[in-house]
Amino acid sequence: MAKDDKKITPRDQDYAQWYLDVIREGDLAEPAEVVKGCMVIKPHGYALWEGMQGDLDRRFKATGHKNAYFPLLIPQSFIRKEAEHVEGFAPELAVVTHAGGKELEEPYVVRPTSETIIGHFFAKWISSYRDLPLLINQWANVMRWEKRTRMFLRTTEFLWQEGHTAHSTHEEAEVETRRMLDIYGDFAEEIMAMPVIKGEKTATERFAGALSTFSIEAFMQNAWALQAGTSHDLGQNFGKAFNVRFQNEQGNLDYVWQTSWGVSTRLVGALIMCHSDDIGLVLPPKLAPIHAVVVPIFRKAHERERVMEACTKLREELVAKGLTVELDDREGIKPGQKYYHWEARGVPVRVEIGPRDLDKGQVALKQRLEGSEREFVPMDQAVSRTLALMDEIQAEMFARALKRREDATVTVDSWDDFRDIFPEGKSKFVYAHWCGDPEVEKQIKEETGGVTIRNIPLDQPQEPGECIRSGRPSKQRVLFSRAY
RNA sequence: CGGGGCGUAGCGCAGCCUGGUUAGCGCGCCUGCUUUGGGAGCAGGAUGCCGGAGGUUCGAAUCCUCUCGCCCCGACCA
Repeated sequence: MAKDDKKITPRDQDYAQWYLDVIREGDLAEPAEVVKGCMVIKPHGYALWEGMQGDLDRRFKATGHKNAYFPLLIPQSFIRKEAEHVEGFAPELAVVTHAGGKELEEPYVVRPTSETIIGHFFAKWISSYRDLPLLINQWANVMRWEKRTRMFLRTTEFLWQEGHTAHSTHEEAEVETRRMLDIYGDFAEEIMAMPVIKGEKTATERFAGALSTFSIEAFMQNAWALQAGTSHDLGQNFGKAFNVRFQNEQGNLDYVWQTSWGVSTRLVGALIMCHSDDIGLVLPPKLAPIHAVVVPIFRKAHERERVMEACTKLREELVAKGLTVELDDREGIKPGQKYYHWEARGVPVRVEIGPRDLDKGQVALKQRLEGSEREFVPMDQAVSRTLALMDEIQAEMFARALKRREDATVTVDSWDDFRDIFPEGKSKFVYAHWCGDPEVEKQIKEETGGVTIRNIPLDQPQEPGECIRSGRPSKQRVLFSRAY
């Protein structure tokens, strides 16, 4: 195939098309075609989600949470019990009105999130302060009839986990809200190699029915932000709506303080847009379903024999060390094509073994990272070097992602400068002062064609200043960006 | 939901305006031989309810109506 026949549109040419190309060539997913706004997650893509699930699940359990499962269908009346919650979700509900050949007396909604039905059961399960805290997590699918969908980032049906906890004091619920935010932040940075900014959402962007909402915001390569995880302090709103009461140590009845928190298959989209390049997917070793691929190279039959023997042996040694390794022994395909095949799928390390290498007692190792060169290592160090590369690549991916973000992060103090950063579709991470008025926030969004406050970063110094738009006093800078 | 674009082979597309034999091209796929250190070559071959349903017509991928879905830009959101 000619060079100009590239299957992946370069990022700087058309970022949205690049994203779709990477998903297709990476064999991650495809549109469901026959079901609006839904997608089929293919094995390679689903493996990424499984990797995320596995690590997060361990972290949840290590902090005392237990998994449970609640029904997919929720009585419509439940959604209505919490005023803001209805208002927030009503437009995007899918409703089941018929079942068993009859019209239902009360329709069910397909869960958009489970606060309400879990609230109902919490009310049954909780009666004493001794029942608290109650720390529940659910791995599930949910459905939100969004106006516009994008693969992984916003599909009608998506997979997620939703944590739901009940506490006897607000303080304890606040600690829980922040603890889970930290877990999300650690996971994103340690496992996904994706730096994030933790902060509190403004009232405008708050979860429907929450007292406060926190998020981790990730930087995508087009300098847009992506909300990658949220944690909500629900106060007593759902406790009151579902009458979840407990008797405290003094014998008085009180409503529980609840939290909820979640991440979704959107993280797969985040992973793609954070790291991948014009060749295709780039995966951090800690999530890569395949850590290394061994590509044999030979011409003659006798070469084939000794090359395959060496490849098989190395593969076995790597597998014994806990890596998942593919040996690409497909016949009739040239090595170059195999390289592209595995690069598009994001395999972190490629091992090449040919007759010349065997003669020299070496193997060739190639990292998936952009700009990396082949390195030749002695055969007896192939395993240790490959293992070491896993850690090196993981760290390098984080470092590069962080650098990309920092290179696109600015502090701005004048409205003119601010506007200049955001011409049509352009973006950066901008730290600027904001007076706290939702009207001003809305005004900024309208005047810039979509720039929003991503969050109020937690680790920002309290530094007084003047609002970028209104000029009124501000306590600290907030993070502005275009966002998915 | 508003604006724009698009559904033709597994993928990417041409053909449609101006209706007319058997619907094409590239890649991929199958067979054989030659190949294999960055997307191999030659020869043969398979694959299409032209997104779906109506209509106009002697005749529809092509014209008309409706519908389903996808993509992009907005408003809504994980």
